[in-house]
Amino acid sequence: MEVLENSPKERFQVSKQKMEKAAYILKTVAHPVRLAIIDLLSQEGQMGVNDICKVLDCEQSLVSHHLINMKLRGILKSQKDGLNVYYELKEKEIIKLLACIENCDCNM
Amino acid sequence: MEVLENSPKERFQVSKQKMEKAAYILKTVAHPVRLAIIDLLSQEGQMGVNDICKVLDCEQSLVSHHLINMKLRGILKSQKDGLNVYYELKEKEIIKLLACIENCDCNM
DNA sequence: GTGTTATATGATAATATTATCATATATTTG
DNA sequence: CAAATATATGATAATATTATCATATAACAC
Repeated sequence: MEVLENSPKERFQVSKQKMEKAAYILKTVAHPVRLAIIDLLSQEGQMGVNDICKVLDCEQSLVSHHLINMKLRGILKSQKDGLNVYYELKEKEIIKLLACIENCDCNM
Repeated sequence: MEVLENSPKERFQVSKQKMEKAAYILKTVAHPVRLAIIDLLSQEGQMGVNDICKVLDCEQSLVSHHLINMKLRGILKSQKDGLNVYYELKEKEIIKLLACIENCDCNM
């Protein structure tokens, strides 16, 4: 009972799911602090939470929430070393978004 | 009184502004219906509101809100012809986001 | 004009995201 | 063990986004 070609409805569902996944990823990163974190990690490779806080001039707790959420959603990964937790990009593709958006010329 | 090199603080501000702009654009499109609209328009070029509603199986009013918002934020443009309003991508770069995200392999 | 269709608008409700704060946990140092 | 440091957690408040509904507007057909 193999289906070789999808019906319009099936195709629609596939596309719908694809859009939901894409939106999910985009929502995860669509925040200035999160983008700054991504940008930072793409340059530095790995950073401890406190260093990120200092560079971004942003509260520890808030940064931690952002980091954990992005990790949960598969954008970051982390590694513990003593007192410190080092975060880095898990999904390196994501930095292309930033490059991609630089070329956009929307109203703000 | 020209400043040839920016101070760290200035650079920080510049990057902050850049991240805010990028987040603004990403937020504008980070929604399954909006992505579907963008995807559709990238294929069809131009479409009337009702046709978009039908294809996406989505309420007229909701679609209209999304379209107007995306237009306001510089992603779409529109053109009126009689009763119909045809929308199309203003910012074609934006479709690269979708391609970019297809390669990401995050948890969902 | 009346009726019909396409789109927009605006209020409100429902929901999700983000920030803040106080505190918990875990690790290291002495 | 007590103190200090780094990070996480969880509750809550503040804010933003999204959906829904009822209705307005505008253009066309008759």
